[in-house]
Order: sequence, then C-alpha cells, then structure tokens
Amino acid sequence: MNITIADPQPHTMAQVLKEILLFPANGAGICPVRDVLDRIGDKWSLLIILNLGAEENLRFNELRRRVAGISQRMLTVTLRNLEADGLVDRTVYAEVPPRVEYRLTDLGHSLTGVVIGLTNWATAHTPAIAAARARFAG
Amino acid sequence: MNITIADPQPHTMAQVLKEILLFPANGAGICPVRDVLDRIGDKWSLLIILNLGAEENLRFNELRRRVAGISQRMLTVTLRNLEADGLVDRTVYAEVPPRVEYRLTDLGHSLTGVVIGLTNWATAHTPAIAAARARFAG
DNA sequence: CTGAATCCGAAACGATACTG
DNA sequence: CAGTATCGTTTCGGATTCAG
Repeated sequence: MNITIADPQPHTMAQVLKEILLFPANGAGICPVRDVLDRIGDKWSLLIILNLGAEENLRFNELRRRVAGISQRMLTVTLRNLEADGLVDRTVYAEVPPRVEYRLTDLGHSLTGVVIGLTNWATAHTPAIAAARARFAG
Repeated sequence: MNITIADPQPHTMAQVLKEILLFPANGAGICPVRDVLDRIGDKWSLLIILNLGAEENLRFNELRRRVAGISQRMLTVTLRNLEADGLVDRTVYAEVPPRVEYRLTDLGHSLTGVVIGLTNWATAHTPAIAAARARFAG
C-alpha cells in the first residue's frame, strides 16, 4: 500500500495547504501543527521514536546507547513525555536488577510513516540546504 | 503522482527504520533528522512555510496577520533563517513605503509534501493524544 | 511598511551526584 | 539497571524602542 501525500502540481498543492489553514483550529487558539511540533519538535523525541520503531522494544540503557549523545536525564524526561502522549509504552519488570522495556504504541507506530517522510526529505535535501547556507553566508 | 512513504506492514516498517538508522550520518556527528529539525522544528518555521505554500507570495505584514500570535521580531528572524536555508526567497521593491515579498523556493515547495503529511497526522491523532494525556494525568 | 537593536524572563538542556 | 534531584548554562522568544 502506498500513502498519497499530495499532488505535486503547484496550484493543487496550494489548494491543499489553503484547506489545512482554513481548518477551524488554525487562527483560533490551538493549531494541530503547533500541537504536534510541541511534542515531537524537541531535541530527542523523534530520534527516540525512530529507534523504538526499528525494534520490538528497547530497554533504557539500550536506547541510551543508540541515541548517541543523549543524557540520562533527557532520555528519562523525553520518554515520560512520549508516554504521557500515548506514543510510548513503558513496562517495568519486578526483577533485580530492574528491567524496563519501552515500545511504541499503535499511536506511536502511526507516526513512523511521517517520520520516514521527514527523514527522506532531510537526507535528500541536506546538501542543497548546506549549499544555500554557504551562499547566504558568503 | 503519488508519493510512497512506506509499507505499513510493521516488520517492513521496522526494516525501513533500521536502514535509516544505519545511514552513515547517524551515530557519527551529524544526523539529517536532527539537522532538519534544527531548522523547521522551532516555533514558527513550519507555520510560515504552510502559509507561504498556500499563496504565490506574501508581504511581511500579510504574513504577520496570517501567522496568528507571532511577534515582529520572530517573523523577521525566522524568515531570515528560512532564507539562509534556501527555503524562502525575499524580494525587495524599491518603493515608498517599502514592499517586500516572500515566496517559497523550489526547495521550500519540496517540503510542503512532508508538512502536509505531518499536518494530516496531527489533525487525525490530536484527540487521541489529548485522551492519552488526560489518562496519564488522572 | 519593514525592519534592526536591546533587554529580560522562561524554558530547554547538560553535568553531576545520589538512590532503590 | 533505571532512575531522581539539584544546579548552572544556554537558548529561545516576547516586549519594547528606534530607524530607513
């Protein structure tokens, strides 16, 4: 199955965007785009989702190793937020030493498609952005 | 034309994510995902791109009105960054009073597909997230 | 109209030390 | 192993003021 994002014809694309912007939530108080960015737009959420999506489940320190550079504190904080948002499930096993497994919920899995789209765009256009920055700076 | 994001079968999705994570940039210094988030993951970039994508071009104060709540400073700052990244084009007309038009570049337009995907996910699952938060808090 | 410059409070993040 | 608690730094963004 393929997922259709949008028709690439410029004027049709513009039409889709207009409809999005006409959505009642926009202009008023809360906007869905803002909302989702407030949750996954931080420094670590997306990388955690990416890694959890690649495996059935991961333990705390396994995840810590995979998400290079994250501090223990930020891993804990970010995981708690993702759990609160219903994107991640946390399972504690009453063992010694303790074992805690994290896995994506169905809601979390539903995000991975979007994440992949974002990642593909990023990898494809990072060189163009770098070139633009160099041009702008020079 | 349709854009294929991914096969929705869980194990295949996991495979796609694994390949993404194996990409040389990850684990090393710079990661494309992190890179794109550093640029459009802030408070206003995505909303500006959304609005510019809906029109041919927009003047500074037109944009200011549409992006509800943005301060003059942040509109300027964000537009400069988007311009530096090659996502937005800025055209100054030597008139009095001055007129400045902003429009998406081709690179900017290429992002709108991703943005639409993100927005669709957001609008579809915002209620589920809200419910999860309520559950978590209670 | 479209900015630039400055100031300041809030929030995000990292480092470190400690715990069941 | 998987956290919690505290602290200090940095970054972000809003308000305000001034200018071409």
